[in-house]
Amino acid sequence: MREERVESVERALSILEAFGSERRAMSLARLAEETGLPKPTILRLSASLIRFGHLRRDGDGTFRLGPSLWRLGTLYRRTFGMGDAVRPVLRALVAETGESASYYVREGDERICLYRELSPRGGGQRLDEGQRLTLGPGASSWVLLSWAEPHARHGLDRVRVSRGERNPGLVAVATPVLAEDGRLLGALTLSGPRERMDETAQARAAALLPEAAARIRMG
Amino acid sequence: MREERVESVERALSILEAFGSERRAMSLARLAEETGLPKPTILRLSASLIRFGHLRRDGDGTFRLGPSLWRLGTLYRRTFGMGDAVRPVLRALVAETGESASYYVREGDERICLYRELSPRGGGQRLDEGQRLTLGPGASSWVLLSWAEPHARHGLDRVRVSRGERNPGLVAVATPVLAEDGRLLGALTLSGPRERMDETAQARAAALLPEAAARIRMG
DNA sequence: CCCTCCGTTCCGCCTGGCGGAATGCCGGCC
DNA sequence: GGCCGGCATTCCGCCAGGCGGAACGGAGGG
Repeated sequence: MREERVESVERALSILEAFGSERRAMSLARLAEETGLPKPTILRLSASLIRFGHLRRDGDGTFRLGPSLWRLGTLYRRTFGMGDAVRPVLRALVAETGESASYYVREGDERICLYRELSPRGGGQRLDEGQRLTLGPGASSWVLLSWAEPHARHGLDRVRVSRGERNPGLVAVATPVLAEDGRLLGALTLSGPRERMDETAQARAAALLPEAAARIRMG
Repeated sequence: MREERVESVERALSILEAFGSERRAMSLARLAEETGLPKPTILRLSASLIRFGHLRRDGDGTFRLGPSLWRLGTLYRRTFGMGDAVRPVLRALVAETGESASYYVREGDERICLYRELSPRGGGQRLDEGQRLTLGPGASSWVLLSWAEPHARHGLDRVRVSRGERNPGLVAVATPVLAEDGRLLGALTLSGPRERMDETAQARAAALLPEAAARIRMG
């Protein structure tokens, strides 16, 4: 059984992968450099990506990611079925604690930030919606790993605190968001700088998060 | 000069296009039906899409859109360089008027909602971030069309009101968001049901929007 | 127990996709 | 003003990548 894949498709997708926060627009030559693909190949592949809106090309030849990615990306987020439930809850958490609030889901061995509301005070982690992080150290990683199995939760704390586990200057507090049937939907997290997230603030967050998670819950 | 494209890539992208609000998960047979592609072809193409995270496949064989779309989609949104400027302004508008606030950008002959904050009162248009709409009737379409050219703005009203132009039951009020150099960045919009958006509410929105747009403005 | 539909694999076929070379253009430098 | 370097684009011969019909096995429903 040979491994089925389509090389041309993967080449096209590798063009999209070349873009990043520091590489939002690229020339043909730059793309060739980043992907290792010959320019004629990039021109052909990108013509199809452009036609489907996954890339755009400016008048001067510069390539950028296209609007179909945003449309499909938000459609992906909607597959989680959270509707409009999450953002108001995140906002209320920010209002009550003054720290940033996020909602993460697990994807394989990563976690993805689907929603984030920033603290007006700043000073938090430079993280935005769309970013993916490893399931390594951190409160929300712990939640997404530990609460994954409905039948293996005996004795688990409902709230997890991490003090500089992943990012030395930050404290994060997280709790699971569960469906009516007990399935884990995601992790609700509050985070802020250590100086602000003292033990009192941590206790406050730990008190607020479970009921906030319950407000997000849906069948 | 024959038109350069890569058919395999377009076939793969047509698989992604098959998904929609009403089609968030599909079986192989269903995908074959939707795309017209033979199942062996879909299996090969989807193997590559899955490998790059654009699709996922559940244990029971069901296909869903994958996390790379969310990551690339939010990266696309970040290419507009709005940073964290928009959402707090939308939220303040919602708080002050009780109606939903949105930020649109233009893409070719469409407009795209990049940010949206919903009114807690509900009753507005069923529209979410990610949705694209034609540049047809409507206040924000008018703004995105009329304010496009920096050198053709003499005498333009800074605020546009549309009463049921696009959606009979809704009123929308929009204003342009301009960069320091006068380039049009997007359209800032408030909208709500006609019953709530009477002339007083419209005048209130018309007063608030330009200064809100100025707060979003960046160099 | 049988039938239908689904998912998967196989394999011969052929054209889709490739990339090096050539060309034209543009901007920068002398 | 001319030259040079680098970029983008086009061409075209080559070949292997991609295709899809057929067959098979499994599962679920009647």
